[in-house]
Amino acid sequence: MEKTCTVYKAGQVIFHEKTMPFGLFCINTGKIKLHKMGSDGKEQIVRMVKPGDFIGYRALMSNTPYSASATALEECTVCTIPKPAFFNLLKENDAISEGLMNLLCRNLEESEKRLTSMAYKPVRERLAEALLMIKNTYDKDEQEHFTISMTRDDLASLVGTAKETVIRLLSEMKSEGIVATDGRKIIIMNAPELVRISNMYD
Amino acid sequence: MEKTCTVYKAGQVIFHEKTMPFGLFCINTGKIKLHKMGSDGKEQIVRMVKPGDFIGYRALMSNTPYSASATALEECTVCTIPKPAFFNLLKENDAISEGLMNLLCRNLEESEKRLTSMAYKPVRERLAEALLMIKNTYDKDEQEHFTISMTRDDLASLVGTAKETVIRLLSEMKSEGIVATDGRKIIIMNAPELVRISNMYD
DNA sequence: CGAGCGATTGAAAAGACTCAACCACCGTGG
DNA sequence: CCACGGTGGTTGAGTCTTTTCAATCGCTCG
Repeated sequence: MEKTCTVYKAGQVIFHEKTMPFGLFCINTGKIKLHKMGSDGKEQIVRMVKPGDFIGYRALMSNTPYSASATALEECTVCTIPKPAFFNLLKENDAISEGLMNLLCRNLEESEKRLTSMAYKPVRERLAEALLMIKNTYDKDEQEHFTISMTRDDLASLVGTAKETVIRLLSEMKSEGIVATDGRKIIIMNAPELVRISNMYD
Repeated sequence: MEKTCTVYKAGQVIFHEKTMPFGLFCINTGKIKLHKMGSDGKEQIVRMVKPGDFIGYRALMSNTPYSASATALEECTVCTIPKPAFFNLLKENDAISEGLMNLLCRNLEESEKRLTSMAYKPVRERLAEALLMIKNTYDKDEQEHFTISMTRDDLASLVGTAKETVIRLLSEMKSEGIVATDGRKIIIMNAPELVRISNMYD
């Protein structure tokens, strides 16, 4: 099967919103953000991508331009499967097409869930949610000891708020012992409390 | 092919959030809202459904509980395809599974688009967007002359705001000649202006 | 006619945003 | 080796949008 592996450095763009797709990407290592540009120039992170995830399949399957850009948050190795190879795979392998269908379903569910969070939850709850979401981009065995090192700006555009608000709420949470910070790094000290704040059990 | 048609009256529930799916629904006539309950008791309309649309397929395919409820906004006739029949169809008919895949893709794209609107657009723009979204649930030939007759509450939970805010913004738009109202009914007088306000061209 | 529901309006309060200044860190080039 | 510029983080103050609460109105239905 033809495929190529590429290394992207932090900040590099894997694909651009509104361009036509030419292949499917599978993340081997590193984390990536999928983000859209709002009309007012503000960026919104639509989804976080972790090793093992596929990206670019939606545009590919519906043969429409990418609806979001993908940018590496850290050094990433990414596998590219060219469009024709992807469609062959899809045609010949029922398991794969079923898997993709499931992936789509999960993404849709996740997206609709976030939609309701965005609509009604105050920023503090959404921030808690976002921190947990980031936690989930780490492997099970890493999840106890890891530090988040996104910029405050990225965090803000994941939460859907202003950078300053993120900073204020983070320092509030710091004083409550829920998180700790060290420069840009954020360490989650009390995940259960975050769950409680985020009201995720609803 | 086994299928049954049911008539639902306005306000009747077709399926409930968090219950397991037992079939696929296809809307023949009438409009339906897909909505989720937030933890604070506020409702969020996730998607508007019009004749010709399918609903319930996501839960069915991923074999998970419905992530939203479906409620008739007016009298509706809905076709039900039982789960086994649906899977047979899926297995035997590639066109159908491809069609569903496309549907999923469109829904996902739409949902992510709304996510960014929700995150950054002020209420007025989102209201304009919502009115246009509702307009699109009408047939082409109806779109010139139609009236929206959702409750203000429903409209608010589509926009993701409080009922009072919707009312205030509507009367603002009324004074600008963009919409007209007659009791609960809303008539769009100047769709292009709504497009402009909603910044949809971004 | 009274109850109840939805629409409307007003006023006060709260949450978040913007703007602006300032700090801390880091790499570069003189 | 150090001053300089840039990037990203932090803090404060003022403002504005939006929410919330409360009261009123109009209509329909039993």
